Amino acid sequence: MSQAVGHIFGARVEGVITAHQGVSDHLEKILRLHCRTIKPGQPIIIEGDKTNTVLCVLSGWLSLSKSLPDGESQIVDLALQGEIIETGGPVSSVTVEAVSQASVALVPVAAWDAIKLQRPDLDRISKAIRAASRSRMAERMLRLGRGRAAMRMAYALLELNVRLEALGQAREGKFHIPMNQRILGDFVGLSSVHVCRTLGRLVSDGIIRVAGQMDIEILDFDALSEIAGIELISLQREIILHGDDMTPVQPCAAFA
Amino acid sequence: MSQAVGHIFGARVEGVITAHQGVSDHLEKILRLHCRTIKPGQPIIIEGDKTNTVLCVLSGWLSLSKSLPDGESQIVDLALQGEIIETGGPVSSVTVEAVSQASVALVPVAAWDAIKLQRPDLDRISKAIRAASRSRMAERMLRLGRGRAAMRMAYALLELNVRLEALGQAREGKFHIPMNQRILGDFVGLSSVHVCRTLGRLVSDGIIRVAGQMDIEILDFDALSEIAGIELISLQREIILHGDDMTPVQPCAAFA
DNA sequence: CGCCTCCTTGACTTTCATCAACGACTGTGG
DNA sequence: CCACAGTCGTTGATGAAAGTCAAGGAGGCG
Repeated sequence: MSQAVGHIFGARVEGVITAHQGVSDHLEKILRLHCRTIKPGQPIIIEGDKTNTVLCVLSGWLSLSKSLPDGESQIVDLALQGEIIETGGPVSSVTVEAVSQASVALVPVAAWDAIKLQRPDLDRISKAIRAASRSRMAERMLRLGRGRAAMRMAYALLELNVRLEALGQAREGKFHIPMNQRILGDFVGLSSVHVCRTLGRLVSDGIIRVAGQMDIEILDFDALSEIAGIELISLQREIILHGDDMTPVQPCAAFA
Repeated sequence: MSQAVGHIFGARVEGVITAHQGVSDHLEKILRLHCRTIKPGQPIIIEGDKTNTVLCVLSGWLSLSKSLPDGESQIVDLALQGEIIETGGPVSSVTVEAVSQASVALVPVAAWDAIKLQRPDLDRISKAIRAASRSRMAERMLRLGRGRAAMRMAYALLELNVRLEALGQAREGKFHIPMNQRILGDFVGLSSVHVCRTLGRLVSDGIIRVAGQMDIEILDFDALSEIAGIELISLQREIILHGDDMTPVQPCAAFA
């Protein structure tokens, strides 16, 4: 965290609002102040914890997950760079943990509210982030309830590609997933063995390419979209930040 | 809709805030003005529609669902009496339709914003409603991804019981579900045939009783909670309205 | 070198969807 | 009043999809 955090948070925040220099510095200062580096697999908030902090993901991936008594767990959403996690109530309903190496600002709600007074825009932004998250969750729920393994996997890959592209972390269908197959299974609702087979089939069908752990390349977007049961364009509209109250979306679109 | 709507909306809204008489009347007036009666199965918003209205459920059940190209659909959440549905962006990511006979206020966002100026409490309330909805979705996602049919069903029944109890529409584990088994299947992510079998097993194990279409009675809460993989108490805390910003929760608890 | 984690593959089992047939119930129109 | 169609729940038979178990191999690291 030696570099400025403003631009990291930027793709979301700076792009959307016209930042007053002084105010921006204040946000920057707060984020820096509460910034922590988290190692892969390290939990930040455990399901059921009392929480009074707001999380801002400055870099890396966080997972929001829930577990059953028998230990099986399901990732409910992934929070990428620039996202804000506000646990809705006094008690968190999910476990938040780092999927990759991540730097996260853990801002006490009091401080967060203070910033919001200076930048009412933050409210609109975090509202848009929540709406996008909700859309993604709905999309994934649909496929958990009604889709087969290939559909879940195809959707997950497309979702990640779209989101990472918006952050400049994917290009021409190539991106990196900092998860092993077991964790990816927790995301798509499959056993690690079946993740392996499902990916294998997509590879041997020439739809994607996979290297190491895990560099993905989408070779055939049309085929993958078809399997996922979604149109790429509508996915972008739905999953990337939007909101009726976020009129100047252009700066965001610049990343698409 | 001949009776006052204030008390209908009340379990949520009135209970939490101390209503100024005049202001309350204004909310009442707006809700009344935009109120519509919806027949079971009738859609209100279709996935992909442009929307600029806020929905307030005055009575009945609404479903928020999504569909795959092949026509299979999944109910992502149910909105009961007193809930507020704000589609996050300019385009709705879900289809909203009536599950039972329902009366719904379709309030244009402009009017809604106007009310909020008079009652800033509404923001906190709708925030709490969204948080509860998100918790429920996470809980259901976990079971869609990782649970077997019995677990999904058991959870659904417990969730509905808890929510309806808070509205005074369930008592001693007895409540009514205004859905047939196909629609219930869309909710829990099972085929209608398997809904039938799963319910049948719960009945023959003496855990629940089912009459007609569909009156439920939960006979053995412990067994059902065990199957659902959840503790009843934590479910109540999680699913019913809460929020750090909703300090005076007592009036809500009065319904529990 | 040896341990550890993770991917891969095969064999087997479980769960659930699907297909199909039947019966109960409801409402309709003759 | 009765035939009729339509919807819905129920049940059995069958098959496909995915989980589980197990073993082997590749790579990374102390």
